[in-house]
Amino acid sequence: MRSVDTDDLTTRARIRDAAIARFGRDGFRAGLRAVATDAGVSPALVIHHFGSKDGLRAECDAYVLRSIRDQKAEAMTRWSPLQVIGAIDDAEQYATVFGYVVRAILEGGAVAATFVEGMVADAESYLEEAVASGTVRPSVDPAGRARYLIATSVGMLLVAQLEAEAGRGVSPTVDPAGALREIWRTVLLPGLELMTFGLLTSSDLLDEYRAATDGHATAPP
Amino acid sequence: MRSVDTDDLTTRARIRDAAIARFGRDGFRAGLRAVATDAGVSPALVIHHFGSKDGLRAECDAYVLRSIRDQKAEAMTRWSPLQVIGAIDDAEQYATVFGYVVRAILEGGAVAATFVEGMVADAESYLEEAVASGTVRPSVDPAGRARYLIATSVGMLLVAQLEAEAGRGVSPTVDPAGALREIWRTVLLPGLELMTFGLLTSSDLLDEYRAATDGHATAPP
DNA sequence: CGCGCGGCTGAACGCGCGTTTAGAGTGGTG
DNA sequence: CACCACTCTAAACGCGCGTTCAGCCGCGCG
Repeated sequence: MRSVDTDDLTTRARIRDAAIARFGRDGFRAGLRAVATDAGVSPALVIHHFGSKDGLRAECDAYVLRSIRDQKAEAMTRWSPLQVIGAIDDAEQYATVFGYVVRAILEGGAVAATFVEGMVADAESYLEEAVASGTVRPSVDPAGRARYLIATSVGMLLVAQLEAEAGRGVSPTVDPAGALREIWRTVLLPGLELMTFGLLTSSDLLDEYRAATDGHATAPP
Repeated sequence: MRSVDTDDLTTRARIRDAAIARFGRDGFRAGLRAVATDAGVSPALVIHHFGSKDGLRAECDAYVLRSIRDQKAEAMTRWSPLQVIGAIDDAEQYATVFGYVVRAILEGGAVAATFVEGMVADAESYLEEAVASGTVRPSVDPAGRARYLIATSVGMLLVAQLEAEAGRGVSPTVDPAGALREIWRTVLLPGLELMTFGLLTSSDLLDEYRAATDGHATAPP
């Protein structure tokens, strides 16, 4: 995770880091020559080490996923909910990896699916704990709820990134961590409010829907 | 909105429709030659009519935005909330335009921002009405809540599209309406549940957060 | 020492892109 | 008829991409 100042690293690793940064910033449409220049090497050397551009991307994917896995393991054991809320301030630390993930999700691919699925699974187990401990309401469809929460959260992230890009020119060069913190700031309060009180004043809509789909009654809150 | 079977249309319009369909399916990386072939004309003619690929895209953007505006005006006056919930079944009808919008949001650009801002504005006024009529809880930050709801909804859509693509090969060719209906089906119940009851059992988190940011007290539900 | 081998480069190749150019076909107008 | 405006095409151009190729350096080993 430490994206050291390049000098003591293998050339291979330097190229990989440069690629992660460049791909995260400009997307995978970024040229091999740009990556090579960033890393201070010739385009041919990139191919020499990784076989092809796809090979390079695969290595970036793997590295990023590994970084995330390590980071997540630590976070899951160390943090409280409120710490998580505040943790976004540390986002700069993970800015390049974070940017890469956002881009990977935006442009589709292996990391995207793996990442999202991992998040869903984590959310599910975490919610289960929270329900058991009484801080979170039970659900008729815990798995669906976990997926819903993750899909909306990740999606909100994408929208934030896209709006930040739309504000600038055609070529993005948007700081992902900054965009994240920005959206977080504008959205945290409404989000918390919604999570606390819900949106609707009655369960009529829910009842109607459930009546229309099957015969169950709404569990009381 | 009627994407008629191509024959009685101006060649210009035929190219435009082909471009909307092709861009919606494959993204804007799709080649001019592909669009030309779809429309049954030569690549040069596309340039002749629209000046450049960007010109073509601009025309597509404008046309799609106009379609949406018309469609939305009608929907806003005609539909009830429950009808809106069920309206997704009609999605196939607007499949090409819908696909184009999803792609436009995914790849960033003018339509994306306009579309999302329009949705936010609509949501805000709609929520205001609903609050007045007592079906929706008031919020300390109505504008923020509207933005939150739209960002999460749109974002969920993007995630759905991306996951659908990840399931297929590299070249997507995913039916956007189908992907939408799929995600809708798996997500509607958890969503409604969340909107009705909220997620948390107490307002502690919200209180803590608000205490940490300013001095206001939490409004009782 | 000599020799090979891996890291590394500059130059080139082929390809597909958006775009340009020159001109053919066609229909309306003096 | 001659002329023109307009739609439309085939062919080519230039560019940037990913990739290949032939060869240069420097270090460790027999």
